Amino acid sequence: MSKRGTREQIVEAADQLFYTQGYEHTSFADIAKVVSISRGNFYYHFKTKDEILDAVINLRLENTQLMLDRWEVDGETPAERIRSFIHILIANQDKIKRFGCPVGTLFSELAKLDHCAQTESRALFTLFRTWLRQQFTLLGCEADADNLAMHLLARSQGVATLANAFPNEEFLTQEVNQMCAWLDTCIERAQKKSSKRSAYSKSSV
Amino acid sequence: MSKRGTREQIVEAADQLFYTQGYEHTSFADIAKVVSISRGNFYYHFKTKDEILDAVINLRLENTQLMLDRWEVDGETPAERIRSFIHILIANQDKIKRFGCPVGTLFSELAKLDHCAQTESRALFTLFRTWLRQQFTLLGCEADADNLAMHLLARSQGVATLANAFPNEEFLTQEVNQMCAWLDTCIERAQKKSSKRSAYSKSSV
DNA sequence: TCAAAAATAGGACGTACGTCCAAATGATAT
DNA sequence: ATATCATTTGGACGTACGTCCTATTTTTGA
Repeated sequence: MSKRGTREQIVEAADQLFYTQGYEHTSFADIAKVVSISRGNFYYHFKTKDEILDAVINLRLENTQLMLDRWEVDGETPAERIRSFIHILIANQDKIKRFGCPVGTLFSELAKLDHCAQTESRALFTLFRTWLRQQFTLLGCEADADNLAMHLLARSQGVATLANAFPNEEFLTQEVNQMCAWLDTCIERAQKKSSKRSAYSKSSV
Repeated sequence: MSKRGTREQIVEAADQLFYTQGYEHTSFADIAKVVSISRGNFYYHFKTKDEILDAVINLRLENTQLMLDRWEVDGETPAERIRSFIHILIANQDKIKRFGCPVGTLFSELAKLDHCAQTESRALFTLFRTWLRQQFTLLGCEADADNLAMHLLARSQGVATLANAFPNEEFLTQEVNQMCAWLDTCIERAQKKSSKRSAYSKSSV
């Protein structure tokens, strides 16, 4: 192992390049240049380009899971955790305005290439979806937790796409605020429902 | 001119292939095969691949404008016209589930390629945006017509992206219904405001 | 210290692509 | 009928890419 592992460096460089340039448009030479290794060395670590893509997707899955776990620890309430999700748009807005959402744009590209890694790429969406669904369930929206999760995912995707198309506007911030406001209405609805339920069983706190 | 013009056939074939396979992943040979012409003939009509992309974007701009004009004629109220926009998601759902939104995915790809035609590709978004803004203005939402237009555009984009990722679900239909419901609240708000205004000036009808 | 294994370098090979061209064919007008 | 122009053909050219191989260097372990 050299400095931090050549393989890791390759995957991380590929991760960035796939995001900023697209999968197909990124060549072995591009990645090799970033990592400062020969093109041949590449073949020692990865037999095909598809293998790199697999590794990149797995890296993203791991990192995403870590991020979700962190939110789980840091956020005291499910609402706060969902807000963490919404605020990635703010935190990553510079990159999003330049390259869109890494999850959505990768999936779109693979869908057009009819690439076999589509399934794994979709898993990135599913990771967020499942996590959000759980948060909405904890919030008291069991009934349509999955719908709410998909709705929020879709909103984020749309905002990322349009922020990419119109980067020089305050659109992104406005939409984030609207999503937070929407979340608040979800919370209210859930609280009403739960207080109604508890009125039938026990007295509320 | 042969049957319907070779040039037109090329542009239409390229239009479809750019949508279903992506711009970069579509080769001259792919297009030539569809139109049944030699690869050389290509060069007679278009010097470079970029020229074809330009022609394709212009074709899409024309067709989009035609569609908007048709909605303008067919829809009696601005609300009805905006609903026409929302319902493209239903009308084109098969293709959207397989290839995403043609506007959004093309722009995403060109953004990653850092392609000079980004600007023209963005014009497709702008066409919808301006038209929607006008409809919201007619609806009585002058103040934030542009924000509402962008919001609806973003929602559509997000729905298209997620419908592409999860095609085997009734998600798309549900979201379309929600968008229509959201539109209804916009209408209500506009009517309240206008009735309040008319109370100050004249008696209402 | 030295043999075995891991890692790296650099280049070869075939293919596909965008580009370009010269020749052939088809259409048009006098 | 023939000269002129538009259209089409098939292939050449250079480049870039993914893939693959062998030789060399570096690391490892007994």
